[in-house]
Amino acid sequence: MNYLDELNPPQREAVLHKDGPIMIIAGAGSGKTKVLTTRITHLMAAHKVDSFNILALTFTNKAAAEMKERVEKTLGNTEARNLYIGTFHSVFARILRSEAPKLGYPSSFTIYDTDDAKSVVKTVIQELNLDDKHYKPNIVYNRISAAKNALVGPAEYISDWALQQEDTRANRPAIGQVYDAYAKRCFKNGAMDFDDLLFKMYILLKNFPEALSKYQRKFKYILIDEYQDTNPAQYEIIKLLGAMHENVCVVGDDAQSIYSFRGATIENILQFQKDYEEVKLVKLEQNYRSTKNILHVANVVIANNKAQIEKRLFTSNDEGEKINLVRTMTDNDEGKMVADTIQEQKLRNHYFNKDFAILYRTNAQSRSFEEALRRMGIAYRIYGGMSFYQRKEVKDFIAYLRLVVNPKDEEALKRIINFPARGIGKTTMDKAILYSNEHDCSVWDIVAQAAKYGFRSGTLESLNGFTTMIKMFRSELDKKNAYDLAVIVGKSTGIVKELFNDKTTEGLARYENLQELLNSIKEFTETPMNEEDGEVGDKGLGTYLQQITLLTDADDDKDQNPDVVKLMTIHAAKGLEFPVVFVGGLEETLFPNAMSINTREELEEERRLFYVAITRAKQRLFLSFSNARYRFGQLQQNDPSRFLEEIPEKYLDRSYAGGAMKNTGNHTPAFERMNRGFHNSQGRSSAESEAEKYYGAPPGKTSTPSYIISKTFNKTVEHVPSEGFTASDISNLRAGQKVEHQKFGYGEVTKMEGAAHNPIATVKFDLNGEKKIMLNYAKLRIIE
DNA sequence: GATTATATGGTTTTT
DNA sequence: CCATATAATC
Repeated sequence: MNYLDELNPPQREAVLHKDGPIMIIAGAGSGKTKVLTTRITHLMAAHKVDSFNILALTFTNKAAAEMKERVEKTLGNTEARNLYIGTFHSVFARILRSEAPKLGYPSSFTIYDTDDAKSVVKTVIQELNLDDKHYKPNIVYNRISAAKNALVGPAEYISDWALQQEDTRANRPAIGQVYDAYAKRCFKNGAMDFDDLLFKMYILLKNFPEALSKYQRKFKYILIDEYQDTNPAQYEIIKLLGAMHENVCVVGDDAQSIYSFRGATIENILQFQKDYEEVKLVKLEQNYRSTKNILHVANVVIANNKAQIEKRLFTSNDEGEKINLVRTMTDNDEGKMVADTIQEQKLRNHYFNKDFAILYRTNAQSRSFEEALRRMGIAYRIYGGMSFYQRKEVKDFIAYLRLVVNPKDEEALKRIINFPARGIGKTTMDKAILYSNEHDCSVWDIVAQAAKYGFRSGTLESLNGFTTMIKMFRSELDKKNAYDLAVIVGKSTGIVKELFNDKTTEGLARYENLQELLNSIKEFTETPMNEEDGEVGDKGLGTYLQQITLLTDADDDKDQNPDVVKLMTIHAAKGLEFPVVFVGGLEETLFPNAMSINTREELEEERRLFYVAITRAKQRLFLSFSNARYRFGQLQQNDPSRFLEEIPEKYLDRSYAGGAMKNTGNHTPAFERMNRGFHNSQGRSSAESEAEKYYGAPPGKTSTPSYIISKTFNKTVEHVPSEGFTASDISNLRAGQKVEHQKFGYGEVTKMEGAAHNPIATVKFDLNGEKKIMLNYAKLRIIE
């Protein structure tokens, strides 16, 4: 049992506690994954607990796979494959699949992702004749989602006075009705959305005592990771499942609770202690991940939150470097600074690409980083954003597969009934949907018997052609594995061929995406699975579809180049660690986000998010913010994030000038001057930008480089700098001289103005008109 | 019914 | 800026 030797005292205490509820408060980087895996190992090795009787719920499927692997390695056998381990959603989906008939669902039920669900909400709103100005699918869907996560069903929602009041005040009194219609529609479609996987699981356990007792007996030991991010639905399910043995082990960190928008509540941590008689409490406070500097900063920042469980994180790691704080002029400069710094750090400190992560608050921020990295030829991978499975061509193809598995899936049917074009348009579909509502049957039932419902001539022929094809696929469903069937679908529908014939660049990319999809299906078909999976349609399409819908961003980095810089939101970075971390966009309205500064609770969650970002770093941390950035296609000025002010100056290094940027030009590099601090000096001060928000920039005063402004008002004619372009010494520049600008091309100086320390030249460019150029920032080459 | 032009409006964060 | 929704036109 030498695996116990690697643990510190509290960790060992958590592992050795066998029966009864236990809560582990685990600070960032305190080895909670290690504790969880060792605990599972110990239960199996020392206490002879059968692997079939252990349920472990993690935040990503990847984390689940890693845990499985580690247990397997320590035990030296393959017992670990019998563990029930995965995300809440995927584990429950698997259970619901075998229990679906109890709830009136087909075992082949479809899982709707957010897009599908919103689309259903939208149809329902339209069918109820509600004004979509007030009933925005997004808002309504979120409301329904929140209800489900709180275990509030449609009937209860409608009869709840407080909810009614709230909706009425928001001018949306009929949300309850929409919820009801939406739930019925999903049921009719044989589909569950993400929240249903929890909600229906709860219903199953609550309403079917034999099912409850079956799973209570099965799961003698339950372990839950990232407990701070569980919602009430998850809480109640665990309470039910664990009620028989009460061997529930939860691990969490209240300081890292960042999913309240998904219904998660720290209350669950407090409630846990109330719900069980005697809860063993263990705190893991030694951090093994970060340098002292990084950890101190994290501690200082999080101390500004009022609501927290007391703990003090410490580390015996080295002091480490100070935290670099970098200011840039634009989001593009920020991207460039980060890319340059990565290049520099690789050379100077012998890092690999894979040692770097760039974290940000919103997915939209990835663009500037991506462009800069690509320009520098640095390999990278973006997690999240528009994922592979959300691309149109992929979704279309998958819609076929979904329809084959579950013909009642109206969303899938609507998506592909006329793709590729076969002359079945909107009017026909509207009619079919109308009939389906009248006859209370699925849309598929209508189109499959088109003649009976009065469709004629061309339309009838098209419909029959379509349904015959789908029926043919269905007849193969039980005979062929997922891949073989997918190939047939690709061929018979003509989708693959159509994309193959499209020789445009995008067409080619789409074709490749389809090939990649087919490859992934093939891989799925060829990978052996858990022994227990035999019970649910093994290698069929159904299992495949379930799996991909529940894939997390973190999950699918198969066969990719492993040495890449990773870009992701802070949310997606939870649970991960990197030697060097960049956190970008530390600006007011972005981080903390403007949507989340209205209550103390929201602001504290933003701060926890910042805390999570900081604590991802092992050795080096770079924080950056930008004076201005593009948002909605418009340049927006922002003040530095209030969180930056919470970091004591002694931990900060503001002198960092941004990698190779230091050596461009022969005047003081722009970055250096920008980084002298945001309270004074040449950079835009807080007060200055504050004033400009209200009054606008004074005429003649351009405190941002002119090229930013030009982008806002008119498109720049791109100029490729002449060979060997080097910025000239511009201290003696005067009107009449001919110059070359890196971006605007050739032009003539018409006027000089501005103070000595901040000279501004007006240049009339041949192709881009007259611009005011701040010489401190712009690079000009004097021609004559 | 399909293809193309124009308008609109949307950005937190995710299973 | 970008993606999707609606209108206009064939």
